Amino acid sequence: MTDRAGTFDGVHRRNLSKVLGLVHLEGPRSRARLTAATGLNRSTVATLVAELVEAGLVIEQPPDPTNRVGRPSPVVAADPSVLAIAVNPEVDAVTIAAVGLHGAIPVRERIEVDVLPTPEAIAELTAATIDRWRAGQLQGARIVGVGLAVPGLVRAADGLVRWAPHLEWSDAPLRALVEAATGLPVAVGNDASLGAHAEHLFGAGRGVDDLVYLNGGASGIGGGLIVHGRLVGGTGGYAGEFGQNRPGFAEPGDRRAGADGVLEDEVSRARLLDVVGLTHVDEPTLAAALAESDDPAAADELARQRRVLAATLANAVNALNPSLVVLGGFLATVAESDLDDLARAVEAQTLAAAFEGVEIRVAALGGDRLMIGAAEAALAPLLADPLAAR
Amino acid sequence: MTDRAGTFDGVHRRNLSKVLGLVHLEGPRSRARLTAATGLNRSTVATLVAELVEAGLVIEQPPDPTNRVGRPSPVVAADPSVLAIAVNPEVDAVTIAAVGLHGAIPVRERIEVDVLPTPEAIAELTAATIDRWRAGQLQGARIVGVGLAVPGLVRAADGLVRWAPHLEWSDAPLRALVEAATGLPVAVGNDASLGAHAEHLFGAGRGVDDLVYLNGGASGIGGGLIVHGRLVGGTGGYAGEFGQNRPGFAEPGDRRAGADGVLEDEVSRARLLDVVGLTHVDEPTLAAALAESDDPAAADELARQRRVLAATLANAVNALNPSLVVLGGFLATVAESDLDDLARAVEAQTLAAAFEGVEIRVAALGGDRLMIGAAEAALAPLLADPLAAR
DNA sequence: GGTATTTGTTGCGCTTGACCCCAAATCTGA
DNA sequence: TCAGATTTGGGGTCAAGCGCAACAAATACC
Repeated sequence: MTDRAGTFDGVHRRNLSKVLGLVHLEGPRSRARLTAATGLNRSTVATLVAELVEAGLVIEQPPDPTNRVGRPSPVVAADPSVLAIAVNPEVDAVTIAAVGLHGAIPVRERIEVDVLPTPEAIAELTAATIDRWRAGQLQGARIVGVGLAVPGLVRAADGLVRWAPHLEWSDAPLRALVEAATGLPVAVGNDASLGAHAEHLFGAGRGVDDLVYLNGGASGIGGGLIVHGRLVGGTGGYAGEFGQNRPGFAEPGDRRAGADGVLEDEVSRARLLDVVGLTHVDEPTLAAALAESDDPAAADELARQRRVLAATLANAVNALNPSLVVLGGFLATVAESDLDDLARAVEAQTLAAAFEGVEIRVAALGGDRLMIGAAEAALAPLLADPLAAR
Repeated sequence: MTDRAGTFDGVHRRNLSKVLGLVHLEGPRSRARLTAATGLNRSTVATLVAELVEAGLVIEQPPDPTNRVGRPSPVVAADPSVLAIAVNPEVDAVTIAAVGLHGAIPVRERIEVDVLPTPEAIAELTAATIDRWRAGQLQGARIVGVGLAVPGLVRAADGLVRWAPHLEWSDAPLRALVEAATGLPVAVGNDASLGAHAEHLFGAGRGVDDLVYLNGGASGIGGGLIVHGRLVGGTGGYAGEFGQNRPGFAEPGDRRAGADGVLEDEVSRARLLDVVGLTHVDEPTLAAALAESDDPAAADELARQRRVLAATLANAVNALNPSLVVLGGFLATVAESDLDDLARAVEAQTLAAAFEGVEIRVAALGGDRLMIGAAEAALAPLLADPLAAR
């Protein structure tokens, strides 16, 4: 057990991690503000920042012209050349992006594919794209790792994709493949879990320590939990599969559409598309079509899905007493069709006290969510121990 | 912000806490084993232990006669005179016990009451009992705090009992009342949550970092979650109220008994008592009566409750991917009526991967569970910072 | 009874963050 | 325009805590 936690070295590392984490999460900050935020001594922060500059992880900029008394404090920012590569393989396309330690996304490509991508193809595509970028847009960049957001079950221990039904992968050793192809450290995670992480750090769940995130995709419903400010993985890393839950129905009006009763069969994008007679449209188009539709069946189906969603959320709220529920993907459309109604339905099925502090919001990060989440997973080792991963 | 986390003092405190926590949780241990467990240096552990001895929290005993080569190492044990008081108010009785830092329960009393106890009565009863014990059995003891396990919703921030339906309390400032009456630091928690904590630390969930605990009481079903090795409180501290969840029914055979569909209406001790025609018996008697009954209605009701319980557990397993599910109270009776059937029913309603590592067990601590959980809550500040709370 | 092994003990040195004092940079007000 | 106030960085010093190494003690094995 090389758990150097209780030692001096451990303190130093944790402090480095804390400072780097602050500039990463909160953006550029003056040294004075870092001192205040960390509770450390000025001189300590000075040496920590110097060390991070030395390691090429942060840069110090001339002080901002702040209209305040006193000596201006230099601004510490994440070094823009430090990048992680984020990859999101989907059925019809693979999205690859470079995400900076400072949060920006300098390059992003969506590569359409004709056939279902294999894990091997993803590894090769990722490696080729990185090589191309390194020769072009990302010259001089320092790529610290690759993060992949996969629509399927990912074993946390070794980045094995146990089952990705839509990609038709099973037991694919994705992490090993991409590591071999790129020579970089690789993190693999479930897309919805990484989305939850991203919303927690930079989106609608910013600063919230206990939240439930549910995302509605074309294929089904996934989710993620933040408890005590940390993403919940569970034993194998499969936590968050709310789509497979069976919500209970409180009132006769809460009716089933199908036979099975699993959430993602009841609350589904396909049913919404059906009811307005569309196929293959993006989310805003679907939302607009639903909003403009005069067909009572459309409003009815939205209401039905809201109530089933509410039952699931109520179960989660009773069990976890979060302070926030975040809904992404088409669940945002369902929720926004009548946010008050959804909240009331959840409230009706929860203990009063448990619902008290709960807010229901839609996700904030949009299309960058998975890129940010995947990059965050790739950056995690660096942030946890800035000097070890140099 | 007096967050001394990144400082030397913080390291020292954390190390003290780690050592004290080890002898508390794992029992008496040689200094050699403590050094191995903490990863610290021999000399460091020596000074830490000396400091804890000085503070009167641990004692050093002559080495155990171990048949191994080398110099024998003195055994470090929790000081038996350090105690916490645990209190569990119920409808018909109040249980009070003194629980040692070393885990033993030197005194325990169950005080029957004729009328529903009020919060004020609990405070006075607790203070009077402590005084009596201090003059008698607990002479020379050092009582570091009081922990109360309450069958109701407890606001974590201030120990306010928001709602305890069976005691008919609402918004009772229990922590303040007991603190005023005893002059001791007081912790208040939900009984089921504290039970989950106890099972996690000393019972069926020992060493398991992710578990779901459900307890069936006379009045309803409560629960608690351990995630990342920590008890989940949620924002307000109300997490774990699985009894109010509405499980979904997967098959036509999974049928409702009542109208509402809340778990604790469907899966209830009263229904089990009904079916064997008993009232007011203890758990072993009920379990025996159910096992011996020839009435097919009894087996049927047990099977029905198992399936509803399975649906709830399946939802929890999908969402949290725990490695263990612990069932206490009459839920243990329901589960043990056919543990395999329960496990199969859960498996049928979960994702294969999420269920993979899941084990279902019954609780292990029996009647001491709530006393241990409440005492643990009272001891928490001492364990977290051994020298601050002297 | 000698040797190997394990562990407590002691003293030293290194690392690290706190503290102090001074210098620098800016605002304020006369 | 200039002095005072205010805030912050920088360098030196200090103290605290842990690791390390050498030595001593206690046990088992041969």
